Amino acid sequence: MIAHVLLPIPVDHPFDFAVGDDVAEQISVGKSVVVRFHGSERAGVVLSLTEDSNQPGELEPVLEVKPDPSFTSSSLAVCLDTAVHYLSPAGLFVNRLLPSKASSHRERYLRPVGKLDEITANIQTLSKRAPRQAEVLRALLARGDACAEGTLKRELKTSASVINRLIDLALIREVPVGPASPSPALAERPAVKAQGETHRHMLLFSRLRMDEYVRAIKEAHLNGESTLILEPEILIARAVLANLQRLLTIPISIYHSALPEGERGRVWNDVARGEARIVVGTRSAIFLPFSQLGLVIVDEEQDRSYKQDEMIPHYHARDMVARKTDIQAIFGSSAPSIETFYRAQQGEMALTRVPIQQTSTRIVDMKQEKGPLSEPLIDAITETLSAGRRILIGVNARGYFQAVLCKKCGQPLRCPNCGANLTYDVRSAQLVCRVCGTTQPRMACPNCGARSLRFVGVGSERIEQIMRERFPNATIARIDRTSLASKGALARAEGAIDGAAQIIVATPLATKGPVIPGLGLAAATGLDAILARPDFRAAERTYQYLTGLFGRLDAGGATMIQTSYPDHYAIAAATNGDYDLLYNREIAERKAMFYPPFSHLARIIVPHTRNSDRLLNILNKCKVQIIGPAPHPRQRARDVVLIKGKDREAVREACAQVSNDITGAVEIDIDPERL
DNA sequence: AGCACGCCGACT
DNA sequence: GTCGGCGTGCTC
Repeated sequence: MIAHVLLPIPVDHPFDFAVGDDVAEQISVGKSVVVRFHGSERAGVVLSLTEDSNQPGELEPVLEVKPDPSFTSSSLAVCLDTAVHYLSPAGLFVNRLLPSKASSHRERYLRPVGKLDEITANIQTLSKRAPRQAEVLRALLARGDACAEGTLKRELKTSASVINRLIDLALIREVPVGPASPSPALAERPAVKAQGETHRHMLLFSRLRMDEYVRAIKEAHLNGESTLILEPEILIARAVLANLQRLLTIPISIYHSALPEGERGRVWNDVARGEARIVVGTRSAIFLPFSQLGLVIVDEEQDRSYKQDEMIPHYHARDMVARKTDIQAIFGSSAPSIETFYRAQQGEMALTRVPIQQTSTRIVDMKQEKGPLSEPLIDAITETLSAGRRILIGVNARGYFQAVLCKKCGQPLRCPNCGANLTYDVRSAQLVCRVCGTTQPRMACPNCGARSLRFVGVGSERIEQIMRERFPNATIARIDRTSLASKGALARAEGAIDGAAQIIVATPLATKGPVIPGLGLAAATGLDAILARPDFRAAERTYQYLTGLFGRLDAGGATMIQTSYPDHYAIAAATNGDYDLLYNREIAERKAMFYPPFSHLARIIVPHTRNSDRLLNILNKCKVQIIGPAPHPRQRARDVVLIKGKDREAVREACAQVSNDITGAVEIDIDPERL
């Protein structure tokens, strides 16, 4: 027998290996295997098994079939289809998605021991000498069902030692949670809305969506089907998990790329075995090997985090769900993407729309102000603090200063290594390149030789510093990408959102998500950078940014915007909750300019101008419109070409031609979310 | 992705 | 004369 194995290299085709009698028992399609390749041992995924090989000569043997996690043949097929569409090499696509190992440690589910009166008596006894234990017991009793250890720890902010002590005392015990399958009678019941239902997909255009999600999850669960809930960010996924655990008594798992490898593998296996039936996750959870998936919820469907474009494999999780027309899907948003709303308008999916009430917004014209924080904003913060409420300040980027200009000639200082514009880090007093990561001391302007610099564009760290100076007695927290880097940082960020901070300075990562308790002021400070972005979606992004930021307000909060474009229609639309104003302008422009939803796009980046000619020769033979080539905005010696086609196949075909005919580092981003 | 092979510039 | 740069090509 021959195994055709996809190896973790940027190659589309599989490599053949001989299956010996020692491994023939365990091997099957989708399994992870170890082979000798290029002199060293590598893990790969079995694509197919055949009797013979076209490969001449002796084949290397399959050395080992790894224990699970593995792909099911259908989840492998999904990967391969997606790899083809986004032109990502199949080898990298499958190998980077499959967790390499699974830890055996499983979440324990706990329940109190004994009858109701015994438990209440136990709580009484414990409450004096061991209040933490009593608290855990009370929480378990209140749930009336088995509860995950992790959930208990998170909600009560308690440690394993308290729980272990209760187990030792035999006051609580671990209970097995098998497949949470409903009774066979229910499982065989025909789908509730199978008849007369014209749309399996729906856009839920509403600010409060959780009730509808819970209703749909319960319904799928009663039908014996699993649910996947996608969220754009890890922080939001974790918050939504906690909300769902309060509202449902069914075990829920979480899956995202920041989980430890072994834990990701464990959840993968639980899903494959049908034991994990409700999963909250970020985009990569779309590849989990569900067997009875009945419902997918794509929350905050407009969020561009659903597109993975910085790393291979490239894919767009929301679009993948949109193409799965055989299962029920809910796309939820309080500011839908123009593309999705258009599809709903065209009748391609159902639309449920709940009008969004907007509180009145103070707009500060920054042309009249000096410094990154206006006086009206400072006043509003002072007022909110004295009212005992909390403040969320949205900034558009992390770091200190986003650009460094020469004071004399005005030229931005560029990285000598890659040509990107440099940023300035105050703490190390160094110039930092965000593109290639190099740092260097302050330097003279290479253009005119002047030594004095002007710092422009304000990042989250600079805003945080100004806040500390202006409000020395307030507790202030900053949340940006670095907040996800470690468990400690994540816990601090969540603590800040939950109430530990009076002022939260946040990059777009944390300006969206569920309501923040006690939030009395939400202010946008870095809006101009979003509004002025050279992207046809700039106005849409502005609207979505503001709607997300304002959506975090607790009841009766105030909103504020600092901008140099106070009359922009995207701001007017967002502050009035007038989505139609935005939509009508955008859709007219996109029709006129042949942008999505009227066309499909791809963005191609080639190194050197000499390649651009060849690129244009190839593209000119294809049925696509070409924009560019233009120099790459951040990377030196690179050209960017945008292509537009009337259907996705035409665009994919053109891109496939390019990747076949041009050697060297060509980057192709199909359905780009950033330009 | 790695690693080898191969053809042109500055050095013990 | 070599050492070594990284451009193309292959790996079952």
